[in-house]
Amino acid sequence: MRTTINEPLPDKEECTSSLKNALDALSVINGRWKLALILCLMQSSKRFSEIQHEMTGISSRILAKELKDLELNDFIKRHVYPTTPVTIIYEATGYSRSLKSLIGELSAWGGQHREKIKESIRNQS
Amino acid sequence: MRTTINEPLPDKEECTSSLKNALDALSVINGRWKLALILCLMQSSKRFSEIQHEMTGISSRILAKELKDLELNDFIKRHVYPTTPVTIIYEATGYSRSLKSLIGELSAWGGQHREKIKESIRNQS
DNA sequence: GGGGCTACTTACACAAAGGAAAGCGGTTAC
DNA sequence: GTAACCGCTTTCCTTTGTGTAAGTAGCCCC
Repeated sequence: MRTTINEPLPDKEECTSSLKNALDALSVINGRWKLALILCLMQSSKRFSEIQHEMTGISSRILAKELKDLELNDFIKRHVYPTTPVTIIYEATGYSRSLKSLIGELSAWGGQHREKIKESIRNQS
Repeated sequence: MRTTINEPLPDKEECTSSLKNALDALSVINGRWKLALILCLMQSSKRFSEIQHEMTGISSRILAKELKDLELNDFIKRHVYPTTPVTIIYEATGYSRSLKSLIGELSAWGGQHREKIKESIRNQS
């Protein structure tokens, strides 16, 4: 129930700092659109209206905000070309590829979890 | 800007299903307390009031809700011992250990990201 | 000069997440 | 009997995230 007060827990400090990092990571990729946007732009660079068209359901307000957010975190870069009218292209940076293994883990775990939950619902009924 | 319509994107379908799984995983571990609770109970099984004491800041309403959630997802088990008064112990299940590598990835990425952002703020100023 | 396009911004609204405080049913301690 | 503890639940409120609709600045076309 409780380890004694004096015996430090196995790796409590390491654990809380690792928790802090994990929560930071979550806060960066969290939200309905962020991962989708990153993946979308990793497939190819696109303009605002093209992204809006591909991500059916996102409003321009949210898209603008999310793009700003992603740019701040260095996942994407905003290029302005002085054509008339001006062309603005959003491009995934190399840094967005640093998410690859994280997304891989998330996806692998998420996939097996869905299976597990489906299984346990079947067994329950 | 846009790949031609007929040439299918590198792995678009795989990508959207992987996105779906990743979002599922996020929805399960998402929230201010879930990961902390899992890690807390992985260190040792505990009673409601002990958890509440260890996680300073969580309200009983939220704690009860989160514990229910985690139990539904099979991360923890609720044991009732018929002592007087009844003792209730929450214990991390083996399944919660399946999160280990995911938490590891999150934490590793989060740690390096914080460094990177700090760096880029320094360079900017 | 009216309408349309692009890349947004602004104002408003709503729903979900989370927190504060009180209560509750059962028990033990005094 | 009354006070306290445990494991919650209930009520109310604030904050955060997201959505809808409209507007705007700059340019083009006719």
